Amino acid sequence: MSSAKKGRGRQKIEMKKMSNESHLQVTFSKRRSGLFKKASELCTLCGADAALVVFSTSGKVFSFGHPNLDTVIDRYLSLVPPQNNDTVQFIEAHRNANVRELNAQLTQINSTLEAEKKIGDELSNLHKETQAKFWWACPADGMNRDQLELFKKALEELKKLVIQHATIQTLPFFVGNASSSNIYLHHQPIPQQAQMFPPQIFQNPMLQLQPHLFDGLMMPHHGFNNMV
Amino acid sequence: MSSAKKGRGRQKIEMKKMSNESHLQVTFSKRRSGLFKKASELCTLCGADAALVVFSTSGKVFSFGHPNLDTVIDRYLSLVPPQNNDTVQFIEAHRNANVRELNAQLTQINSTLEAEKKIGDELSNLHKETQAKFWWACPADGMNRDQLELFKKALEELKKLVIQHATIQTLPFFVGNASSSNIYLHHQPIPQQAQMFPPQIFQNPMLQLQPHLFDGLMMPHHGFNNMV
DNA sequence: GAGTCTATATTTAGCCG
DNA sequence: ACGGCTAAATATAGACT
Repeated sequence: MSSAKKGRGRQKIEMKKMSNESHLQVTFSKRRSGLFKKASELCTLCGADAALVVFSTSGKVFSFGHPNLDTVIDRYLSLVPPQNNDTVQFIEAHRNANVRELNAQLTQINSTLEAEKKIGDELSNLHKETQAKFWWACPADGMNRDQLELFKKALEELKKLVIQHATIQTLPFFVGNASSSNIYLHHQPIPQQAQMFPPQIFQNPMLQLQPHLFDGLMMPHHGFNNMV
Repeated sequence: MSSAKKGRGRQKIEMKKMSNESHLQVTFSKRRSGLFKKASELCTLCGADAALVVFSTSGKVFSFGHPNLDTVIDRYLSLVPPQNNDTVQFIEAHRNANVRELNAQLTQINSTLEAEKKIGDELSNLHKETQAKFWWACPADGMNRDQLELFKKALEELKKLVIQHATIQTLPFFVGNASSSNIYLHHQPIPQQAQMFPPQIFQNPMLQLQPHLFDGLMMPHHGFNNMV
Protein backbone atom coordinates (compact mmCIF):
# COMPACT_ATOMS: atom_id res chain seq x y z
CA MET A 1 0.00 0.00 0.00
CA SER A 2 1.97 2.94 -1.19
CA SER A 3 0.48 5.89 0.64
CA ALA A 4 1.02 8.03 -2.45
CA LYS A 5 -1.44 10.81 -3.23
CA LYS A 6 -4.49 8.91 -4.35
CA GLY A 7 -6.37 11.95 -5.48
CA ARG A 8 -6.11 15.59 -4.61
CA GLY A 9 -9.71 15.52 -3.56
CA ARG A 10 -12.15 18.14 -4.65
CA GLN A 11 -10.46 21.17 -6.10
CA LYS A 12 -11.80 24.65 -6.25
CA ILE A 13 -12.73 25.74 -9.73
CA GLU A 14 -13.21 29.07 -11.40
CA MET A 15 -16.81 30.06 -11.91
CA LYS A 16 -16.70 30.42 -15.69
CA LYS A 17 -17.46 28.19 -18.61
CA MET A 18 -15.17 25.19 -18.49
CA SER A 19 -12.71 25.05 -21.34
CA ASN A 20 -12.06 21.34 -21.39
CA GLU A 21 -14.99 19.89 -23.30
CA SER A 22 -14.48 16.51 -21.72
CA HIS A 23 -14.48 17.81 -18.16
CA LEU A 24 -17.44 19.98 -19.01
CA GLN A 25 -19.49 16.95 -20.00
CA VAL A 26 -18.74 15.14 -16.78
CA THR A 27 -19.39 18.18 -14.66
CA PHE A 28 -22.64 18.84 -16.48
CA SER A 29 -23.80 15.33 -15.79
CA LYS A 30 -22.83 15.35 -12.13
CA ARG A 31 -24.07 18.81 -11.32
CA ARG A 32 -27.24 18.29 -13.27
CA SER A 33 -28.23 15.30 -11.20
CA GLY A 34 -27.29 17.19 -8.10
CA LEU A 35 -29.50 20.07 -9.16
CA PHE A 36 -32.48 17.82 -9.82
CA LYS A 37 -32.00 16.15 -6.48
CA LYS A 38 -31.96 19.50 -4.73
CA ALA A 39 -35.08 20.55 -6.56
CA SER A 40 -36.99 17.44 -5.57
CA GLU A 41 -35.79 17.76 -2.00
CA LEU A 42 -37.06 21.30 -1.82
CA CYS A 43 -40.44 20.06 -3.01
CA THR A 44 -40.78 17.18 -0.59
CA LEU A 45 -39.26 19.03 2.33
CA CYS A 46 -41.20 22.24 1.94
CA GLY A 47 -44.24 21.15 -0.02
CA ALA A 48 -43.33 23.56 -2.78
CA ASP A 49 -44.14 23.15 -6.43
CA ALA A 50 -41.35 23.49 -8.92
CA ALA A 51 -40.45 23.14 -12.56
CA LEU A 52 -36.95 22.64 -13.82
CA VAL A 53 -35.89 22.39 -17.42
CA VAL A 54 -32.30 22.09 -18.54
CA PHE A 55 -30.93 22.07 -22.05
CA SER A 56 -27.44 20.76 -22.60
CA THR A 57 -25.35 22.65 -25.14
CA SER A 58 -26.07 19.81 -27.52
CA GLY A 59 -29.79 20.43 -27.19
CA LYS A 60 -30.84 17.55 -25.02
CA VAL A 61 -33.58 18.29 -22.52
CA PHE A 62 -33.82 17.24 -18.92
CA SER A 63 -36.81 18.17 -16.90
CA PHE A 64 -38.40 17.80 -13.53
CA GLY A 65 -41.68 19.02 -12.18
CA HIS A 66 -43.71 18.76 -9.02
CA PRO A 67 -46.47 17.89 -8.96
CA ASN A 68 -46.09 17.90 -12.70
CA LEU A 69 -43.97 19.90 -15.08
CA ASP A 70 -46.69 21.17 -17.37
CA THR A 71 -48.87 22.06 -14.45
CA VAL A 72 -46.22 24.32 -13.01
CA ILE A 73 -45.37 25.83 -16.37
CA ASP A 74 -49.03 26.59 -16.99
CA ARG A 75 -49.30 28.15 -13.62
CA TYR A 76 -46.28 30.26 -14.37
CA LEU A 77 -47.44 31.26 -17.84
CA SER A 78 -50.75 32.40 -16.51
CA LEU A 79 -48.95 34.69 -14.08
CA VAL A 80 -46.24 36.38 -16.08
CA PRO A 81 -46.81 39.24 -18.49
CA PRO A 82 -46.58 38.53 -22.22
CA GLN A 83 -43.50 40.62 -23.08
CA ASN A 84 -41.40 39.29 -25.88
CA ASN A 85 -43.03 35.95 -25.82
CA ASP A 86 -45.06 35.05 -28.86
CA THR A 87 -46.66 32.13 -27.14
CA VAL A 88 -47.86 33.89 -24.07
CA GLN A 89 -48.45 37.06 -25.98
CA PHE A 90 -50.82 35.24 -28.23
CA ILE A 91 -52.71 33.70 -25.39
CA GLU A 92 -52.82 36.90 -23.42
CA ALA A 93 -54.15 38.70 -26.43
CA HIS A 94 -57.03 36.32 -26.56
CA ARG A 95 -57.72 36.83 -22.92
CA ASN A 96 -57.95 40.53 -23.46
CA ALA A 97 -60.23 40.35 -26.44
CA ASN A 98 -62.42 43.38 -26.67
CA VAL A 99 -65.82 42.51 -28.07
CA ARG A 100 -66.82 46.08 -28.71
CA GLU A 101 -64.69 46.85 -31.69
CA LEU A 102 -64.82 43.32 -32.88
CA ASN A 103 -67.73 43.50 -35.23
CA ALA A 104 -66.39 46.58 -36.92
CA GLN A 105 -62.96 45.04 -37.19
CA LEU A 106 -64.32 41.83 -38.52
CA THR A 107 -66.29 43.60 -41.21
CA GLN A 108 -63.19 45.44 -42.23
CA ILE A 109 -61.16 42.31 -42.26
CA ASN A 110 -63.70 40.55 -44.37
CA SER A 111 -63.68 43.25 -46.99
CA THR A 112 -59.93 43.28 -47.05
CA LEU A 113 -59.95 39.56 -47.31
CA GLU A 114 -62.48 39.78 -50.12
CA ALA A 115 -60.32 42.25 -51.98
CA GLU A 116 -57.34 40.00 -51.72
CA LYS A 117 -59.40 37.02 -52.72
CA LYS A 118 -58.40 37.36 -56.36
CA ILE A 119 -54.92 36.33 -55.47
CA GLY A 120 -56.34 32.89 -54.96
CA ASP A 121 -54.15 30.24 -56.43
CA GLU A 122 -51.18 32.53 -56.80
CA LEU A 123 -51.03 32.02 -53.09
CA SER A 124 -50.08 28.40 -53.52
CA ASN A 125 -46.91 29.30 -55.33
CA LEU A 126 -46.01 32.05 -53.00
CA HIS A 127 -46.67 29.66 -50.21
CA LYS A 128 -43.56 27.59 -50.63
CA GLU A 129 -41.33 30.61 -50.75
CA THR A 130 -43.00 32.10 -47.78
CA GLN A 131 -42.55 28.94 -45.85
CA ALA A 132 -38.87 28.90 -46.68
CA LYS A 133 -38.22 31.79 -44.38
CA PHE A 134 -39.98 32.74 -41.21
CA TRP A 135 -43.05 34.65 -42.15
CA TRP A 136 -42.65 37.43 -39.69
CA ALA A 137 -39.26 38.27 -41.11
CA CYS A 138 -40.93 39.80 -44.12
CA PRO A 139 -40.81 43.57 -44.03
CA ALA A 140 -44.29 44.88 -44.50
CA ASP A 141 -46.83 47.52 -43.72
CA GLY A 142 -50.49 46.89 -43.19
CA MET A 143 -52.07 43.62 -44.25
CA ASN A 144 -50.29 42.30 -47.27
CA ARG A 145 -50.51 39.05 -49.13
CA ASP A 146 -48.39 36.96 -46.83
CA GLN A 147 -50.08 38.26 -43.79
CA LEU A 148 -53.47 37.51 -45.21
CA GLU A 149 -52.45 34.01 -45.96
CA LEU A 150 -51.23 33.46 -42.47
CA PHE A 151 -54.32 35.05 -41.16
CA LYS A 152 -56.41 32.66 -43.15
CA LYS A 153 -54.55 29.70 -41.77
CA ALA A 154 -55.00 30.91 -38.27
CA LEU A 155 -58.65 31.55 -38.91
CA GLU A 156 -59.36 28.00 -39.75
CA GLU A 157 -57.56 26.62 -36.76
CA LEU A 158 -59.24 29.11 -34.59
CA LYS A 159 -62.61 27.89 -35.69
CA LYS A 160 -61.65 24.32 -35.06
CA LEU A 161 -60.50 25.21 -31.61
CA VAL A 162 -63.52 27.21 -30.73
CA ILE A 163 -65.75 24.34 -31.67
CA GLN A 164 -63.46 21.83 -30.11
CA HIS A 165 -63.17 23.65 -26.84
CA ALA A 166 -66.83 24.28 -26.55
CA THR A 167 -67.39 20.61 -27.13
CA ILE A 168 -65.09 19.40 -24.41
CA GLN A 169 -67.09 18.89 -21.26
CA THR A 170 -64.43 18.45 -18.61
CA LEU A 171 -61.82 21.12 -18.37
CA PRO A 172 -58.54 19.77 -19.68
CA PHE A 173 -56.77 22.28 -17.48
CA PHE A 174 -55.51 21.43 -14.05
CA VAL A 175 -57.55 18.30 -13.90
CA GLY A 176 -55.38 16.19 -11.67
CA ASN A 177 -53.15 18.37 -9.56
CA ALA A 178 -53.20 17.17 -6.00
CA SER A 179 -51.10 14.12 -5.44
CA SER A 180 -50.13 12.87 -8.87
CA SER A 181 -46.57 14.01 -8.34
CA ASN A 182 -44.21 12.71 -10.99
CA ILE A 183 -41.40 11.69 -8.81
CA TYR A 184 -37.81 12.80 -8.91
CA LEU A 185 -35.82 12.97 -12.09
CA HIS A 186 -38.17 12.88 -14.98
CA HIS A 187 -35.54 13.20 -17.68
CA GLN A 188 -36.28 13.07 -21.35
CA PRO A 189 -33.24 12.41 -23.49
CA ILE A 190 -34.71 12.87 -26.94
CA PRO A 191 -33.45 10.92 -29.92
CA GLN A 192 -32.27 13.02 -32.81
CA GLN A 193 -34.20 12.66 -36.02
CA ALA A 194 -33.84 15.81 -38.07
CA GLN A 195 -31.77 18.94 -38.41
CA MET A 196 -34.18 21.82 -38.50
CA PHE A 197 -36.68 20.72 -35.93
CA PRO A 198 -36.41 19.38 -32.45
CA PRO A 199 -36.89 15.62 -32.62
CA GLN A 200 -40.01 15.33 -30.55
CA ILE A 201 -41.90 17.41 -33.05
CA PHE A 202 -42.11 14.41 -35.28
CA GLN A 203 -43.68 12.38 -32.56
CA ASN A 204 -46.68 14.62 -32.67
CA PRO A 205 -49.32 12.73 -34.61
CA MET A 206 -50.92 15.93 -35.84
CA LEU A 207 -47.71 17.03 -37.43
CA GLN A 208 -46.90 13.76 -39.02
CA LEU A 209 -49.98 14.11 -41.11
CA GLN A 210 -48.80 17.33 -42.69
CA PRO A 211 -45.34 18.13 -41.42
CA HIS A 212 -44.59 20.60 -44.20
CA LEU A 213 -47.17 22.98 -42.86
CA PHE A 214 -44.82 23.55 -40.04
CA ASP A 215 -42.14 25.23 -42.06
CA GLY A 216 -43.67 28.63 -42.20
CA LEU A 217 -44.75 28.90 -38.63
CA MET A 218 -41.87 27.30 -36.83
CA MET A 219 -40.18 29.47 -34.28
CA PRO A 220 -36.67 30.62 -35.11
CA HIS A 221 -34.78 28.31 -32.82
CA HIS A 222 -31.09 28.15 -33.10
CA GLY A 223 -30.73 24.90 -34.92
CA PHE A 224 -30.39 21.89 -32.75
CA ASN A 225 -26.95 20.64 -33.52
CA ASN A 226 -27.03 16.92 -33.26
CA MET A 227 -23.47 16.33 -32.25
CA VAL A 228 -24.85 15.17 -28.92
CA MET B 1 -15.86 31.98 27.12
CA SER B 2 -17.76 28.97 28.22
CA SER B 3 -16.86 26.23 25.80
CA ALA B 4 -20.46 25.06 25.96
CA LYS B 5 -22.10 23.66 22.85
CA LYS B 6 -22.46 26.66 20.63
CA GLY B 7 -24.56 24.82 18.11
CA ARG B 8 -24.88 21.19 17.30
CA GLY B 9 -23.97 22.03 13.75
CA ARG B 10 -25.89 20.71 10.83
CA GLN B 11 -28.17 17.87 11.73
CA LYS B 12 -29.47 15.18 9.50
CA ILE B 13 -33.13 15.49 8.73
CA GLU B 14 -35.78 13.14 7.47
CA MET B 15 -36.64 13.51 3.83
CA LYS B 16 -40.34 14.29 4.26
CA LYS B 17 -42.41 17.41 4.53
CA MET B 18 -41.27 19.36 7.56
CA SER B 19 -43.89 19.57 10.27
CA ASN B 20 -42.75 22.74 11.98
CA GLU B 21 -44.14 25.50 9.82
CA SER B 22 -41.55 27.95 11.10
CA HIS B 23 -38.60 25.73 10.31
CA LEU B 24 -40.15 24.94 6.97
CA GLN B 25 -40.17 28.58 6.02
CA VAL B 26 -36.53 29.04 6.89
CA THR B 27 -35.49 25.88 5.15
CA PHE B 28 -37.49 26.81 2.10
CA SER B 29 -35.76 30.14 1.92
CA LYS B 30 -32.26 28.77 2.39
CA ARG B 31 -32.59 25.78 0.12
CA ARG B 32 -34.35 27.81 -2.50
CA SER B 33 -31.47 30.22 -2.81
CA GLY B 34 -29.11 27.28 -2.83
CA LEU B 35 -31.06 25.69 -5.63
CA PHE B 36 -31.03 28.84 -7.71
CA LYS B 37 -27.34 29.22 -7.16
CA LYS B 38 -26.70 25.66 -8.31
CA ALA B 39 -28.83 26.25 -11.36
CA SER B 40 -26.95 29.36 -12.36
CA GLU B 41 -23.64 27.65 -11.72
CA LEU B 42 -24.61 24.81 -14.00
CA CYS B 43 -25.41 27.35 -16.70
CA THR B 44 -22.22 29.36 -16.44
CA LEU B 45 -20.00 26.36 -15.89
CA CYS B 46 -21.42 24.18 -18.64
CA GLY B 47 -22.98 26.71 -20.96
CA ALA B 48 -26.33 25.05 -20.50
CA ASP B 49 -29.70 26.74 -20.71
CA ALA B 50 -32.11 26.28 -17.87
CA ALA B 51 -35.44 27.38 -16.51
CA LEU B 52 -36.42 27.09 -12.89
CA VAL B 53 -39.74 28.06 -11.40
CA VAL B 54 -40.66 27.53 -7.78
CA PHE B 55 -43.95 28.14 -6.08
CA SER B 56 -44.01 28.39 -2.31
CA THR B 57 -46.98 26.79 -0.58
CA SER B 58 -48.30 30.30 -0.14
CA GLY B 59 -48.28 30.82 -3.87
CA LYS B 60 -45.30 33.10 -4.30
CA VAL B 61 -43.24 32.55 -7.40
CA PHE B 62 -39.50 32.48 -7.74
CA SER B 63 -37.92 32.00 -11.08
CA PHE B 64 -34.62 31.83 -12.86
CA GLY B 65 -33.78 31.37 -16.48
CA HIS B 66 -30.74 31.29 -18.68
CA PRO B 67 -30.42 32.96 -21.03
CA ASN B 68 -33.98 33.93 -20.22
CA LEU B 69 -36.83 32.14 -18.54
CA ASP B 70 -39.45 32.55 -21.23
CA THR B 71 -36.98 31.60 -23.90
CA VAL B 72 -36.31 28.29 -22.25
CA ILE B 73 -39.95 27.63 -21.53
CA ASP B 74 -40.84 28.30 -25.15
CA ARG B 75 -38.10 25.99 -26.25
CA TYR B 76 -39.48 23.34 -23.96
CA LEU B 77 -43.08 23.88 -25.00
CA SER B 78 -42.14 23.56 -28.64
CA LEU B 79 -40.67 20.17 -27.90
CA VAL B 80 -43.22 18.44 -25.76
CA PRO B 81 -46.47 17.01 -27.08
CA PRO B 82 -49.71 18.85 -26.28
CA GLN B 83 -51.47 16.27 -24.09
CA ASN B 84 -53.88 17.72 -21.58
CA ASN B 85 -52.53 21.20 -21.93
CA ASP B 86 -54.74 23.83 -23.46
CA THR B 87 -51.88 26.23 -23.81
CA VAL B 88 -49.67 23.97 -25.79
CA GLN B 89 -52.62 22.43 -27.51
CA PHE B 90 -53.68 25.82 -28.69
CA ILE B 91 -50.26 26.70 -29.98
CA GLU B 92 -49.76 23.37 -31.65
CA ALA B 93 -53.07 23.68 -33.37
CA HIS B 94 -52.01 26.96 -34.91
CA ARG B 95 -48.82 25.43 -36.11
CA ASN B 96 -50.86 22.86 -37.93
CA ALA B 97 -52.90 25.31 -39.87
CA ASN B 98 -54.11 23.82 -43.11
CA VAL B 99 -54.41 26.41 -45.83
CA ARG B 100 -56.31 24.21 -48.27
CA GLU B 101 -59.66 24.02 -46.60
CA LEU B 102 -59.31 27.45 -45.17
CA ASN B 103 -61.09 29.47 -47.75
CA ALA B 104 -64.06 27.15 -47.81
CA GLN B 105 -64.18 27.13 -44.07
CA LEU B 106 -63.88 30.83 -43.86
CA THR B 107 -66.71 31.34 -46.30
CA GLN B 108 -68.89 29.07 -44.28
CA ILE B 109 -67.99 30.79 -41.10
CA ASN B 110 -68.74 34.14 -42.57
CA SER B 111 -72.22 33.12 -43.62
CA THR B 112 -72.88 31.64 -40.24
CA LEU B 113 -71.54 34.76 -38.71
CA GLU B 114 -73.80 36.82 -40.94
CA ALA B 115 -76.81 34.86 -39.83
CA GLU B 116 -76.01 35.44 -36.22
CA LYS B 117 -75.30 39.06 -36.83
CA LYS B 118 -78.78 40.09 -35.70
CA ILE B 119 -77.91 39.17 -32.21
CA GLY B 120 -75.79 42.26 -32.19
CA ASP B 121 -76.03 44.11 -28.93
CA GLU B 122 -77.65 41.22 -27.16
CA LEU B 123 -74.13 39.96 -27.22
CA SER B 124 -72.99 42.59 -24.81
CA ASN B 125 -75.29 41.33 -22.11
CA LEU B 126 -74.48 37.76 -22.76
CA HIS B 127 -70.86 38.74 -22.58
CA LYS B 128 -70.73 39.28 -18.86
CA GLU B 129 -72.36 36.01 -18.13
CA THR B 130 -70.11 34.20 -20.50
CA GLN B 131 -67.08 35.67 -18.84
CA ALA B 132 -68.34 34.61 -15.47
CA LYS B 133 -67.60 31.02 -16.24
CA PHE B 134 -64.90 29.58 -18.39
CA TRP B 135 -66.03 29.81 -21.93
CA TRP B 136 -65.00 26.34 -22.88
CA ALA B 137 -67.15 24.90 -20.16
CA CYS B 138 -70.31 25.76 -22.05
CA PRO B 139 -71.99 22.64 -23.39
CA ALA B 140 -72.67 23.08 -27.04
CA ASP B 141 -72.99 21.55 -30.44
CA GLY B 142 -71.84 23.23 -33.58
CA MET B 143 -71.21 26.95 -33.63
CA ASN B 144 -73.62 28.62 -31.32
CA ARG B 145 -73.91 32.14 -30.04
CA ASP B 146 -71.24 31.98 -27.39
CA GLN B 147 -68.85 30.29 -29.67
CA LEU B 148 -69.37 32.85 -32.36
CA GLU B 149 -68.75 35.59 -29.95
CA LEU B 150 -65.54 34.04 -28.79
CA PHE B 151 -64.57 33.47 -32.35
CA LYS B 152 -65.11 37.11 -33.08
CA LYS B 153 -62.94 38.14 -30.21
CA ALA B 154 -60.21 35.88 -31.34
CA LEU B 155 -60.50 37.17 -34.85
CA GLU B 156 -59.78 40.67 -33.86
CA GLU B 157 -56.80 39.79 -31.75
CA LEU B 158 -55.53 37.55 -34.46
CA LYS B 159 -55.52 40.39 -36.90
CA LYS B 160 -53.68 42.61 -34.50
CA LEU B 161 -51.07 39.98 -33.95
CA VAL B 162 -50.59 39.20 -37.59
CA ILE B 163 -50.04 42.83 -38.38
CA GLN B 164 -47.94 43.35 -35.34
CA HIS B 165 -45.69 40.43 -36.03
CA ALA B 166 -45.14 41.31 -39.62
CA THR B 167 -44.29 44.81 -38.55
CA ILE B 168 -41.65 43.89 -36.06
CA GLN B 169 -38.30 43.87 -37.79
CA THR B 170 -36.11 42.17 -35.27
CA LEU B 171 -37.38 38.84 -34.10
CA PRO B 172 -38.60 39.13 -30.54
CA PHE B 173 -37.68 35.51 -30.21
CA PHE B 174 -34.25 34.40 -29.23
CA VAL B 175 -32.81 37.78 -29.97
CA GLY B 176 -30.04 37.94 -27.45
CA ASN B 177 -29.10 34.46 -26.44
CA ALA B 178 -25.37 34.26 -26.32
CA SER B 179 -24.11 36.40 -23.52
CA SER B 180 -27.07 38.41 -22.39
CA SER B 181 -27.69 35.95 -19.63
CA ASN B 182 -29.87 37.28 -16.89
CA ILE B 183 -27.47 36.60 -14.15
CA TYR B 184 -27.83 34.57 -11.03
CA LEU B 185 -30.85 34.66 -8.85
CA HIS B 186 -33.55 36.43 -10.66
CA HIS B 187 -36.06 35.99 -7.92
CA GLN B 188 -39.33 37.77 -7.83
CA PRO B 189 -40.65 38.14 -4.34
CA ILE B 190 -43.89 39.81 -5.14
CA PRO B 191 -45.79 42.04 -2.77
CA GLN B 192 -49.32 40.94 -2.12
CA GLN B 193 -52.02 43.14 -3.54
CA ALA B 194 -55.17 41.15 -4.04
CA GLN B 195 -56.88 37.93 -3.09
CA MET B 196 -57.98 36.38 -6.33
CA PHE B 197 -54.92 36.93 -8.43
CA PRO B 198 -51.27 36.30 -7.91
CA PRO B 199 -49.50 39.58 -7.23
CA GLN B 200 -47.49 39.70 -10.44
CA ILE B 201 -50.61 40.10 -12.46
CA PHE B 202 -50.89 43.66 -11.38
CA GLN B 203 -47.46 44.49 -12.61
CA ASN B 204 -48.58 43.72 -16.10
CA PRO B 205 -49.29 47.01 -17.81
CA MET B 206 -51.75 45.42 -20.21
CA LEU B 207 -53.81 44.09 -17.40
CA GLN B 208 -53.76 47.21 -15.37
CA LEU B 209 -55.52 48.94 -18.16
CA GLN B 210 -58.42 46.56 -18.17
CA PRO B 211 -57.95 44.07 -15.36
CA HIS B 212 -61.60 43.09 -15.36
CA LEU B 213 -61.22 41.48 -18.73
CA PHE B 214 -59.25 38.86 -16.97
CA ASP B 215 -62.05 37.66 -14.75
CA GLY B 216 -63.74 35.33 -17.12
CA LEU B 217 -60.68 33.77 -18.62
CA MET B 218 -58.47 33.30 -15.62
CA MET B 219 -57.18 29.80 -15.22
CA PRO B 220 -58.70 27.77 -12.44
CA HIS B 221 -55.74 27.93 -10.10
CA HIS B 222 -55.98 26.57 -6.67
CA GLY B 223 -56.64 29.76 -4.82
CA PHE B 224 -53.58 31.69 -3.83
CA ASN B 225 -53.84 31.95 -0.08
CA ASN B 226 -51.87 34.98 0.95
CA MET B 227 -51.10 33.94 4.46
CA VAL B 228 -47.46 33.98 3.29
C1' DG C 1 -20.64 8.26 -20.82
C1' DA C 2 -21.62 6.24 -15.98
C1' DG C 3 -19.95 4.43 -11.51
C1' DT C 4 -16.09 4.44 -7.71
C1' DC C 5 -12.95 6.51 -4.52
C1' DT C 6 -10.72 10.28 -1.89
C1' DA C 7 -9.92 14.60 -0.19
C1' DT C 8 -11.76 18.93 -0.12
C1' DA C 9 -15.24 22.60 -1.12
C1' DT C 10 -19.91 23.84 -0.16
C1' DT C 11 -24.23 23.71 1.84
C1' DT C 12 -27.23 24.05 5.48
C1' DA C 13 -29.74 22.59 10.34
C1' DG C 14 -30.12 24.58 14.60
C1' DC C 15 -29.46 28.75 17.30
C1' DC C 16 -28.96 33.81 18.06
C1' DG C 17 -29.65 38.75 17.46
C1' DA D 1 -38.78 36.92 7.73
C1' DC D 2 -33.37 38.03 7.12
C1' DG D 3 -28.25 37.63 8.32
C1' DG D 4 -24.50 35.46 11.01
C1' DC D 5 -22.17 31.48 13.25
C1' DT D 6 -20.64 26.59 13.82
C1' DA D 7 -20.20 22.04 13.00
C1' DA D 8 -21.92 18.09 10.57
C1' DA D 9 -23.79 16.61 6.13
C1' DT D 10 -23.38 16.70 1.34
C1' DA D 11 -21.76 17.60 -3.12
C1' DT D 12 -18.14 17.07 -6.30
C1' DA D 13 -13.23 17.83 -8.92
C1' DG D 14 -9.85 14.82 -10.35
C1' DA D 15 -8.23 10.37 -11.36
C1' DC D 16 -9.32 5.77 -12.58
C1' DT D 17 -12.35 1.71 -14.26
